[in-house]
Amino acid sequence: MQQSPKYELIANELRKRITTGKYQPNELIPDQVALAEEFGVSRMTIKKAIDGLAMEGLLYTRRGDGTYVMGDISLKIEQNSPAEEHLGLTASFEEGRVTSKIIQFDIRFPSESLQKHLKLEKNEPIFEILRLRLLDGRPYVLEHTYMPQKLMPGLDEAVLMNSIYAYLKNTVNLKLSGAYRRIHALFADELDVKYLECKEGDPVLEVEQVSWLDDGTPFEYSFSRNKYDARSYNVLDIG
Amino acid sequence: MQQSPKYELIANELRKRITTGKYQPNELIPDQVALAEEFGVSRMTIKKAIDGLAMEGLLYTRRGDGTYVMGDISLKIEQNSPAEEHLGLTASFEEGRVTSKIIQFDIRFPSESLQKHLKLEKNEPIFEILRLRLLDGRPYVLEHTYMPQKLMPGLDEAVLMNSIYAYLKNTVNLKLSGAYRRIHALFADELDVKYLECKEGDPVLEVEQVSWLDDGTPFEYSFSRNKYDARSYNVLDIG
DNA sequence: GAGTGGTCTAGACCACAAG
DNA sequence: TTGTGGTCTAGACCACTCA
Repeated sequence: MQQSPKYELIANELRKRITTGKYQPNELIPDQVALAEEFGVSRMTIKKAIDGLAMEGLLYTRRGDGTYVMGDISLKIEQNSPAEEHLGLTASFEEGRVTSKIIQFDIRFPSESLQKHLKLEKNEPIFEILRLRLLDGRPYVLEHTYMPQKLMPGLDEAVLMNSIYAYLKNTVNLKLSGAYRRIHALFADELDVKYLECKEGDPVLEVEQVSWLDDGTPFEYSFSRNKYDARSYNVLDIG
Repeated sequence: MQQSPKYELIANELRKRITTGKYQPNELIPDQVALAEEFGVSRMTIKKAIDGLAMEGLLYTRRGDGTYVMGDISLKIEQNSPAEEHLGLTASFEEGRVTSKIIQFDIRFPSESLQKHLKLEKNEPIFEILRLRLLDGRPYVLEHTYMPQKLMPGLDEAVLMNSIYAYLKNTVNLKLSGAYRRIHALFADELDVKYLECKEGDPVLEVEQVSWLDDGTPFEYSFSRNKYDARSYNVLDIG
């Protein structure tokens, strides 16, 4: 294969046609046979491209009828704040908008709870990191992060100033594959008051997360806490 | 086709083998060629079944290596409260555990905001519903729901006592296809205090949602509010 | 009935992991 | 080098929508 599979290249082209308005919302796009002919591929390859775009919420298909461009979803348009990704904050905003202040950076042995979350023995050290992420210089989210040292022995403060995810991908060459999240509302604690410009008793949105690699190894357990009016967590649920 | 496609039947069988422990966590399952032979189907059909299970987080594949059963994810096991679904509460719990108290059931013209969310003209009436859902008799979630009358002219209080989703599916024969959600933390309001056993100033977890049918028509705009310690919202994010 | 998307096949070649 | 999963094909049949 060239680099990306055909179905992905085709999906990119179709996505462009949708976003540029060549294919209009709630209108039919050409049928799969026609597209297969246009792109010079088999119909199954077109189907796979369309399936991907349907998963993204850009298209929907009706058996016996055709494939339509999804009409705009009001909530999605209103505030397109990105929170689906497990790619970290840095990837969600333009270069330079997100900065980090390291409040704590320690290495220690894991508690029982962390041993369970990260599948570690009690003698395998973890990094404990507390970072305040700032958006355009204003406090945005307070991140408590725990990661096994053995997976990333070279982690240091220079890395923490930027994106941990970029470091994992580019330097350590770890492939991350998934995350499980639990979202709560709770009271601000002392740290939130200190760093997030919260008042005592303010609600806080907390995203608790376990992330793992493509072989199923957990590599991160974290809490991200936001002031109640600073951010929402958005989910698109198809099918 | 019989009823379900082959890949779905095969996925069900594989799921059973995983949950019963016949396939053990972090272990290889038979390769696709072997499975294709066992089930008497082509390899692509096996692949499709495996892809589905990978999306569910039960399997993961490594090119050049094999297909493994996903190891347990700590957060997922700890509290398996169901919140991914847009199928409503009734489907998430056993028969009889969830009951409803109708606090308000009106029909009126939509506000500008609702016109936008539900893609309605100002002269197209909506149902406005306020329901308290109880779990085992205890207040659980307060649901503010807005739905276009034209899509479900026969909606009445008897339906609201049970599941709106079951009514849409079985009686009106509408197929729901997706939802977009925004999750916030905020202060309890007067209604929360009155119905959810909240104190004033307590944090509340709110799920704001727009749902639509398979033709892209929005059919529901809702807020669901939970007391901060009553529930979390869980998300599995693969790939 | 005509035309659409959904499924499925039998085979092929490629990319990749591991010995 | 061997064996795995990922992609892709050319064609077939089916289920469904709509006129």
